Amino acid sequence: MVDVAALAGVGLKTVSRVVNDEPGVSPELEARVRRAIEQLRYRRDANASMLRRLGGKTQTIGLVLEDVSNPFSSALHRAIEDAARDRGVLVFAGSCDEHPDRERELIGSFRERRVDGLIIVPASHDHGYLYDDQRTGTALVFLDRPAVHLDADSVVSDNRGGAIVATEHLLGHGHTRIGFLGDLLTISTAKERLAGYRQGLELARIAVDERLIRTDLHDADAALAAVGEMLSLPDPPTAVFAGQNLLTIGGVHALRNAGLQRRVALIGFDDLSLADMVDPAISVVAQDPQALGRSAAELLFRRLDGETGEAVHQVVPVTLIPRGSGEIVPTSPAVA
Amino acid sequence: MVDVAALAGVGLKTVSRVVNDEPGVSPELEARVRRAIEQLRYRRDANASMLRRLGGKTQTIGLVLEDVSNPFSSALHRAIEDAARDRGVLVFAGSCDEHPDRERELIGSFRERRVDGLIIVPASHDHGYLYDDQRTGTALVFLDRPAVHLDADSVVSDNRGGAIVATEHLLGHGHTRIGFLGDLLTISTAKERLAGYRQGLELARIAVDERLIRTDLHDADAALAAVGEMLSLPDPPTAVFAGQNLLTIGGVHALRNAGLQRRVALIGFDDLSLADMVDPAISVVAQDPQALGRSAAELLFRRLDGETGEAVHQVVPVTLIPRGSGEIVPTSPAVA
DNA sequence: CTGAAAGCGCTTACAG
DNA sequence: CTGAAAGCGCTTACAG
Repeated sequence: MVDVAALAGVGLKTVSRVVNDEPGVSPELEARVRRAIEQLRYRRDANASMLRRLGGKTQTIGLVLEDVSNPFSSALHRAIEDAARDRGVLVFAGSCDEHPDRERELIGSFRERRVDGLIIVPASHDHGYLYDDQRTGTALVFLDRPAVHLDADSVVSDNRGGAIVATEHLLGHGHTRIGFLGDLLTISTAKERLAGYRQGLELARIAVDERLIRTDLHDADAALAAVGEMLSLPDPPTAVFAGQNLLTIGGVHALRNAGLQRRVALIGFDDLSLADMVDPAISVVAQDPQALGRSAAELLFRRLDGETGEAVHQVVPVTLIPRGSGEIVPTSPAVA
Repeated sequence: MVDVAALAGVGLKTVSRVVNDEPGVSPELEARVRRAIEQLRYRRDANASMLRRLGGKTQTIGLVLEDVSNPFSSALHRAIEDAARDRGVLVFAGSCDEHPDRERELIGSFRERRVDGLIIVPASHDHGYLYDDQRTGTALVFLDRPAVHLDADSVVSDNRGGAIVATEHLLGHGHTRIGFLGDLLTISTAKERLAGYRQGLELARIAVDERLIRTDLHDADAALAAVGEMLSLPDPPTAVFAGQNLLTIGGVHALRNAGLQRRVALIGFDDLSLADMVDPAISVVAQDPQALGRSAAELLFRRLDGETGEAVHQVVPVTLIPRGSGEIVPTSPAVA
């Protein structure tokens, strides 16, 4: 910037004015400065610029995801990017693969770079460590899962409601023995979906059979094995509700292996690409990652704009999409 | 940092030494400084820190993708994130949706934040505007598509080779009328894949029928329509080679709509999740996004470590995965 | 082993 | 409308 000022034969402050589009620079000087900028290919250093501005914002936010490469996370990411772009804000993203340590590391790195806000799909189960950040003005929004031990905004899917709807849908088609496949119960969404499943059965006054509930399954293979075991019970399930993407895939595999994909009903939580091309097409409770991401970004920017009200907790609706697999009716054991 | 120094009763420089793990601080003073840091919850400002360091690195890189939410882009992203994490480097990511303007905007924002390097899946067709960045020390790697009008490292898939393999695979199963679905020809990968298709036919001395080549298709619907039209030709294709993910999906839809999914062969370029559960399972030429991303990051960091050799151009192999749809043999017109 | 002074690239608060 | 001085939070280059 000094070089530009020297070349243009003006003071430092005048260059600063031009670069920041501040008013009060004569057209003649402005032209000289712009010419010098062009000639020297000068680019203002945003980091230095923000250093001196009091309460300066870096115009960056940090995004903590489960895994930037999984379809749900990356859809959230895109929705947040779009909202951020409208504001000229750049986003740092990182994956923590359900490791609490990695969450803290990532946030530590974001903090060193002085991000203005954080949108967090949390892996840890105690967010008290963010209290200082919150107090000192970092905007915080929890996404997909609420904060624990911290009073902060959150945006989550209607996990329990969606699980109730899926369970009732299966019950409505005549199923009473419905297997449940759940992710790690340390993940709040998994817990909520299980609670919804139980609640759906209770509302219909169907006794819960604990042998049909398999939790802490974290990948497709675990789900495949779990369904295999359920199917060899003396009184096997006639339908399966898979509480998550990968578990749905494992469930479909298990049913196909057993040749039962047209006999045993299946509903998955969270949509899958190509779900409509599998035979039978896979019925799902679809989440709305665009809405989740957009809402989280909106809440974050509202906080950055000075909103100081109580923590907001938004719940985004989910939608049952019947495609075939969830509409299979139970076959009598004799026929099966 | 002044506050910490004051509380600990030491000089500024001593705090700086402790924070940066520099040697030569007595254990006693170090303990006092650490206590003060703890008490004041001090966090060093990485942006300010880097400002004074000469040739200071921000330990950030910028990643320009087609779309953070598409599976191919996000797999690249994850591979790059992992490599960056090993070095304590944070990544800014952004989507440009094939808009050259957006590519320049994004890179402009990254430049203002003084990223150390850029990994770019380019949307524009002239990268001369990056010459100054390159000269002033920004490391540059082009990913998935090479740079145009700029001599820079690149990592791309073996697009032409993969297309030849796919075409020869179909020829080997007796097909001579093979439809080609291609993305916008402004995208180099689309051009290469088309070239590979032509080359495969030529090697087998099969005349190319231009009516079987449809390019500039950018989404599933366009591919669906294109296949519909091909099928109503007097001499329709007995196989289809889809040059990209979404086009594969559109192609499958079109064949199913026509009830021909078991009659007309199909191979897609780039793998799809659930491809093995569709009936028939979808044969593909799979790319290796992990290897692409990892290699790009390695090249980038090698440049950042001072490597000044000629621009490197890596080609990552692709793999044909036969799953069923690509192994269908042509039915005689009479039977069809 | 320790710290006071100068400076990174910029903006603020001020005086003209 | 214009610019010289001071300062943002830190590190460098020095002197002790």
